[in-house]
Amino acid sequence: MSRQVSHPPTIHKDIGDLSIPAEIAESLCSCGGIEGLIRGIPPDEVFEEMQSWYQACADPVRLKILSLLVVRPLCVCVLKAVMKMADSKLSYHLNILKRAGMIEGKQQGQYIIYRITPKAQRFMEKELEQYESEKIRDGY
Amino acid sequence: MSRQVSHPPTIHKDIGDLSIPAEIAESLCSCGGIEGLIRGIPPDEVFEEMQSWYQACADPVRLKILSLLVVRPLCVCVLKAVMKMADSKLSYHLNILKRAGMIEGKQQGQYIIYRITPKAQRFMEKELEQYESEKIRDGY
DNA sequence: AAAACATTTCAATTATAATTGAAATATTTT
DNA sequence: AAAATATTTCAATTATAATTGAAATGTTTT
Repeated sequence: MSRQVSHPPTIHKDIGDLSIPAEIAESLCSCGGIEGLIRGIPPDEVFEEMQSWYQACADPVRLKILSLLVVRPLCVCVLKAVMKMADSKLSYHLNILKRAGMIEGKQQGQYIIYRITPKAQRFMEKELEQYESEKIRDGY
Repeated sequence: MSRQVSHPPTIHKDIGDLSIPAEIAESLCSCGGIEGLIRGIPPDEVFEEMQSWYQACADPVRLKILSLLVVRPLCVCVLKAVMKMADSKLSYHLNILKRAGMIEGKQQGQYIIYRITPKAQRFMEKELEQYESEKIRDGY
């Protein structure tokens, strides 16, 4: 598409059987090479655990439910009235939040009242706050 | 399964055409009913925006990449060596992080060096810190 | 105990995301 | 300019998640 501009050749180093740009080589050596990088990050289980949390957050319906429950516990019937969706759909999303440890439901007579867990409460407050501050910064 | 225990009947109130438990009715009235709840939460676009961020985080491969880039920029070839996966797979995940605004790549000669964006940096530091503190609390 | 209500579960479908290997692009080296 | 290297793109497949409507469950009211 655009005219080709030839870059100055990148100086690179060989570490083991790996050739890398000099810029990276420096910081890589100072941390123990590839092995050092691997040692420096959490074990895979941590990422698995994190992903299941974010997975649960990765849906606008569920985020909306959480933001409602941040303020006060609510029964399914009220959530349904706010969310305007089929029972089974709502129930599906509630179940995902529950399995992720973000909400808990307790039966109260014929109703079930859901409340957000302390961990999810902390998380949502932090996150919503950030989105609020972005809103202000961007002038909405 | 377990023996049925009959609950005391739940006192409930009718608000509009909605019947809800007394416990909820109180807090619901004080905030302006269903309409008040709806008014109290951010507009849908906020949840859409949040979901795309968490969606990008909702994968262990991508979280691992981010946690590597939190410490220092890296070229694809080093990431490949650490992640031990096919080029095309790695590239796919890098692209998702890029589209979500979590990383940026700049070509440096024949290499491409990826760095985490300031917003993602802040996010990951906060999140990893929390997982660290959980690790300590749980005694691992 | 039958009817009504709140909620969940299930099975079928539809939609979205991830993986794979091959081909394409860009850059550098020879 | 041909060969080599780094990385991306593409098309096909596979896997996972979301939606839907009907049926089931548990609770309360009549």
